[in-house]
Amino acid sequence: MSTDYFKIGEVAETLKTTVRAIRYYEEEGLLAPHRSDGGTRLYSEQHIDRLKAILHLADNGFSLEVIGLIGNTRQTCTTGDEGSKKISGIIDSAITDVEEKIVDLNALKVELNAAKKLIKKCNGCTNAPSSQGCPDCPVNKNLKKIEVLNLVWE
Amino acid sequence: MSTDYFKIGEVAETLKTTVRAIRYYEEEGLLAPHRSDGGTRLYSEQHIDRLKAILHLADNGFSLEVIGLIGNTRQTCTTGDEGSKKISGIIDSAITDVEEKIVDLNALKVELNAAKKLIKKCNGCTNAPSSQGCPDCPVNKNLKKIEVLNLVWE
DNA sequence: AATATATCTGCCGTTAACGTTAGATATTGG
DNA sequence: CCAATATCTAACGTTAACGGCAGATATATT
Repeated sequence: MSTDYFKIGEVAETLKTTVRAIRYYEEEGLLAPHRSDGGTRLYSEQHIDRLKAILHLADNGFSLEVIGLIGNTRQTCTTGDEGSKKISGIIDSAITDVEEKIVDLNALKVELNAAKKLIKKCNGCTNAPSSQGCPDCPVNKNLKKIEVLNLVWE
Repeated sequence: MSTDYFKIGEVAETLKTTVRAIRYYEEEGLLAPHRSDGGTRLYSEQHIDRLKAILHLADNGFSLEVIGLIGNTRQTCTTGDEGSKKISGIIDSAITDVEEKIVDLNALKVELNAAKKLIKKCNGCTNAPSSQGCPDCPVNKNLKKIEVLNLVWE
């Protein structure tokens, strides 16, 4: 149990974020470091772990508002029982959220790979890039099947 | 092959987006519908399919700038060959991007589920929600193991 | 033809998540 | 103790992705 504290600059560097971002999370009530007598922010290991979790969630598309909900609900409750029930609900919806994103991204991945394969077949084709320039183009034949082709192609 | 056209209001409704958003995508060069003599935007099935793809990507965290790259690179090329090579690279990086997101989200899901299980054990606990209020708390014992607990807990 | 809707083009407003700058204080190395 | 950095607060600036409104047309309905 070290009583070592870190200043905001070090923290930002090791977590690959910026000083401003960390201060902003504090402004938004997500993080409350200690302060030196002079007012300099001092972060313990636990603060840093909390910040890691914040960054992890933010990187995955969670808004700071939702992260605040996840992070601050328990403190606002009186008993552990009440707190754990509320927080369970919030975590459940976060899990649902993540699962939906995963499903969607997997579908997208499949699509992109399919698009890639088809486009590969066009390497060597010297026709102009237009539906009419290449009537037998394998891409053109799959526009209805692979949604993203409608974007990639014309 | 229907020559049916749809107006922006219908399109917005069926694709569950807004008129303003669709117009914005056009402003950004992602979509170019036909126009009536009076200037009203007219969308074919193909336009709608393209818009679907745009929305799908945007929903999954792609910026309109990147979507524009994916959607407009091929047109700027002279031969199909050149175009397909360029677009292949762009799609590859999109796939990489998606895969990274999936990995990260899966890790997050595992974490959230672990957190959920531990917190469940606290149902029935009547201690105040603090590390010191419940020294034998299973959550407190796993703070180092499950990152997100540092956020959820205090 | 008259009316009711829908769409059009600007153009300014908004929100989240910071970036940037300024001027004042704190902390640190010599 | 003094100079060089780092941090502080406060405030305004920025970017993406639209929202909203006004005043003018277009389209659809009766």
